[in-house]
Amino acid sequence: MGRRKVEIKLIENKSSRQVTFSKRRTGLIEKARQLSVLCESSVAVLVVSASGKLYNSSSGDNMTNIVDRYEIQHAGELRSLDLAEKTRNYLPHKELLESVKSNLEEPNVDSVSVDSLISLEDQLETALSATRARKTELTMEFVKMLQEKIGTTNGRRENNSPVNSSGINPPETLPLLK
Amino acid sequence: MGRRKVEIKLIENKSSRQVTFSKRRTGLIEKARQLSVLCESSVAVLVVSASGKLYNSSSGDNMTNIVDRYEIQHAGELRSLDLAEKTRNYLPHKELLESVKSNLEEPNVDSVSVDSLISLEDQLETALSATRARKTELTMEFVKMLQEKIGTTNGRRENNSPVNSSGINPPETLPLLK
DNA sequence: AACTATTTATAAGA
DNA sequence: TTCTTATAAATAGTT
Repeated sequence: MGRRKVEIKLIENKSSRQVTFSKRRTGLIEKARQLSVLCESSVAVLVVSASGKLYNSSSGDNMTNIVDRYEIQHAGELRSLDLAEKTRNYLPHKELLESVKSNLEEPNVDSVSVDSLISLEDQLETALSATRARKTELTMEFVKMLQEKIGTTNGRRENNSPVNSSGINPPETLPLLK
Repeated sequence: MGRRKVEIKLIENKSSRQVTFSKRRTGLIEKARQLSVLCESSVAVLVVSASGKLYNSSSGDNMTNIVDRYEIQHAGELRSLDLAEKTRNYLPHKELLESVKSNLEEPNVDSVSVDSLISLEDQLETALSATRARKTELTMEFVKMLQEKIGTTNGRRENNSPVNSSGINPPETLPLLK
């Protein structure tokens, strides 16, 4: 819808690509807003540019609620990578570490402290990974159980997922923290 | 862009609202796809209908990665409610429990097992809540630390967030699970 | 950042 | 619901 018809394929010219990105991103978000208002719905749009910059908008409800709605519906799906690992992918992490280290090869800092920092980071990553995995596991159990209840309510339960107490054993490993 | 100009406000007629919802939702997702291809970007669209049904699409990357990108950028923000609580809000949960219970006041089931099931659910909810909070906490620490490193690299660190080992104490409570 | 010639999306109708 | 078509809206190329 312009002077020429354009094929839907990567725009080679960098500056016109940038212009189109800006125009269409704005248009997309406006369309999302309209859909939300016209049809009483909640719409979230997330755009990540090639350079990694994030643009987002939500209409009808806040982003967190809409994203949570997605996560609830997909709670049973395994996540391929954990958050820590992804953070590492988005930031130029390896180079960052090297840069920090060389930057700190300066008068007032000892590199031992940097090493300990990196070591702490590794610990945090491991912990985060384990915690996330545990969360996914618990969420899966939780959703599965709700699904079983729904099945029971409708009178069409699968006969291989018992509802009585002998069938579901409360995991002894539940971290019932305060 | 139709036979008439339409104001952007709730469409009162229910059936034409449904038709518009379907058409514009399709159009929005197609626009998202085009933006992704034309400008080498990743675009996610999440639509939640008034009745709670979720429609989603992602182009250029998978939904999980795009959503994670958002969560990484907003890792420092507190989440108002935990996932378990939200699941409860989306499903008609209280009524569901009652329904399950009365449905099971039948010959072959004892209601004691249902009570234990509900009790287990409460345990799971508590565990999930605690685990999620722990995850958020760890993520916040992790991101904060990365941000401090970036600040250091650029030579414009805040002077109230020390980088050396005396400033950051490895939390003794880190759950370094396998 | 504005302007318009065109294409594209879609509201109403069949 | 799916297809058609008149018209509104978005936007590609231009200034």
